Amino acid sequence: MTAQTDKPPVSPIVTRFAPSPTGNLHIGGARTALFAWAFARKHGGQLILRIEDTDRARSTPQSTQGIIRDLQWLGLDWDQGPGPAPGSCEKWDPYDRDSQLGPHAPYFQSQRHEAGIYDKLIQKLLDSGQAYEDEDTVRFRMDKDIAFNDVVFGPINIKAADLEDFIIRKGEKGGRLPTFHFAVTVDDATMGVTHVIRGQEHLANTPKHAALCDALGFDRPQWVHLPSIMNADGSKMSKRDKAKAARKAAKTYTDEHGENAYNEMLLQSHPEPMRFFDTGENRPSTFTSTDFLEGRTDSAMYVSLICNGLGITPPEIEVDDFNRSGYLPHILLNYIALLGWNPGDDTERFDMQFLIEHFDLARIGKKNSQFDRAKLAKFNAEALAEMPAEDFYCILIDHFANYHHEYLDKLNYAGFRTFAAAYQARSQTLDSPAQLGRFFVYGEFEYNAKAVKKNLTKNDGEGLNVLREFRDELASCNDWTADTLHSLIESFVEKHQLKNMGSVAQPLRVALTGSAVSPEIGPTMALLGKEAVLNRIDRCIKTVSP
RNA sequence: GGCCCCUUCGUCUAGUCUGGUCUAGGACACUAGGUUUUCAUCCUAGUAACACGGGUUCAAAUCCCGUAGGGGUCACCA
Repeated sequence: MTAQTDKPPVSPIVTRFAPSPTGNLHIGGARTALFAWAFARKHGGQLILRIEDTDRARSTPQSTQGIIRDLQWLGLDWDQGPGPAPGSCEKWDPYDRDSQLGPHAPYFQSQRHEAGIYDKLIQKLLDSGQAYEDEDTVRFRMDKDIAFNDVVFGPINIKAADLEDFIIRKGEKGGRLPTFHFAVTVDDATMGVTHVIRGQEHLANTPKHAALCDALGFDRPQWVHLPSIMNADGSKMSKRDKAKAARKAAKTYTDEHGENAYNEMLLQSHPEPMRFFDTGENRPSTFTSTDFLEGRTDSAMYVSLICNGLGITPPEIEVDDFNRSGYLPHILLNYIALLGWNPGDDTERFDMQFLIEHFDLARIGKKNSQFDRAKLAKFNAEALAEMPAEDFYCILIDHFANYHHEYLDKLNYAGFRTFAAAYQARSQTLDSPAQLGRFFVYGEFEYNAKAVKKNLTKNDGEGLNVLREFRDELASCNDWTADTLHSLIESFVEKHQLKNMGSVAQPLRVALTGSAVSPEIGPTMALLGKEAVLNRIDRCIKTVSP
């Protein structure tokens, strides 16, 4: 083989992720970032993070911070751009030029505009007659047919008749900033981006970008448009889904308890963490709770207050929602990588190293995909169950410190270890134990009628009798550990010739938890403690006895 | 509505470019059975798809045309 027959040297791959900071990082954005990241990493290229804040009214610094935080949580790193944020980012300012890394800084379009990057090129277009002034804006002439190739969707041809001149520089009310179309084209070209990987909503804009590239004398990049991620009902996943869910719950609550109770509930609700509603809304809200109820606003603040006050979880839409719900970042990534891409064999569970090795743009599909929470949950549950117990304990305690502090307060540290062990195999998310194990922390539960009937009152109170007798055994137990308690039940079963462990365990469960479901009965009693167990049995017998 | 794009089990998908190996494979969900003190886990089995209609061909999930359905876009938002 001679040097001539070798492939010509390919220029290094440069991809970019270019969010506009108008809210938290959306799950679709996360997949776009993941694919851009994986492609760059696979080819030893560069990933640029560029912030497209040409919309002065909607862009917020909090959103930029939130997006960076979410990317970091996911473990996606970039080679050029703002940040990454240091461990404690309270005083860190991503807009600070010194904190931006890379040869093409700044990476904020607002700052690039201030540097005159866009105006210079707009003037060029004006001078050559390819653009013209229209009122106080500048428009680009679209008078040619455009053909381009999309890596995913293939060749696309658009006739000049279907294209219109479009604004490349906004007027006074837009601060005379470049529009997205102009800024994105200029930046991708000047930053040396070889592959523009983005959502398919941009496919229809691409003729504009191609024409602009041609007019400015830039090489056109490879365009890679990704199909959309939809809800289970086929609608597009959006932030509004959270507001919808909250509104539905709030309406039900108001119908049952009245509007005063609704407002009272909001007053009592303390959203946690604060960042839940801290992003994307930099204007003080003038909307009332009634406005939210009646659909005049989708304010994230009300979503947060309602969900917290009513104890419901809105559907996870943004990356931070998945974090909050207790999904593992690499599992989320694994799952969304499968939406529109696959390695070509039956492998579904993989780590990021595998993704990097196998990622291939040619294997990206064209079809929109529906987000299947059940499958994600299964992936997550499996990953949680497979973790070493100590690791699970550590991340669980971390999660609970953030979101369910009361569990740490009521269970002591040793107790929390037992708690974690009891729920490791039963948890779909890190939040699951908080729902499943509420009874450990809150004793004033109601008894499930079906469970009571089946396990206590049936057959003339057979279960209740067992409970009464076994209470005495427990009262005289001096070694209150899971193992001892387990043996105690075993010998009790044998002594009284009962059918099986369940004859004792089930009545106990109902007395201790109000339901027929709990972790193993030994650890459950051990964690509850002798006093609470005896008290709960007494309360149960008193409440349930005919 | 114009333009562009898409269409395999309920869902994510393999297979389509290079027609035969596809009586269409896997995963999640679902159903049944087993294990278990409950739940969960785990094990075993099962149900289930080429949108429709025409072509081309010895042969079509795979190629062509049409129809239907879905998505995107038509902003001084990105």
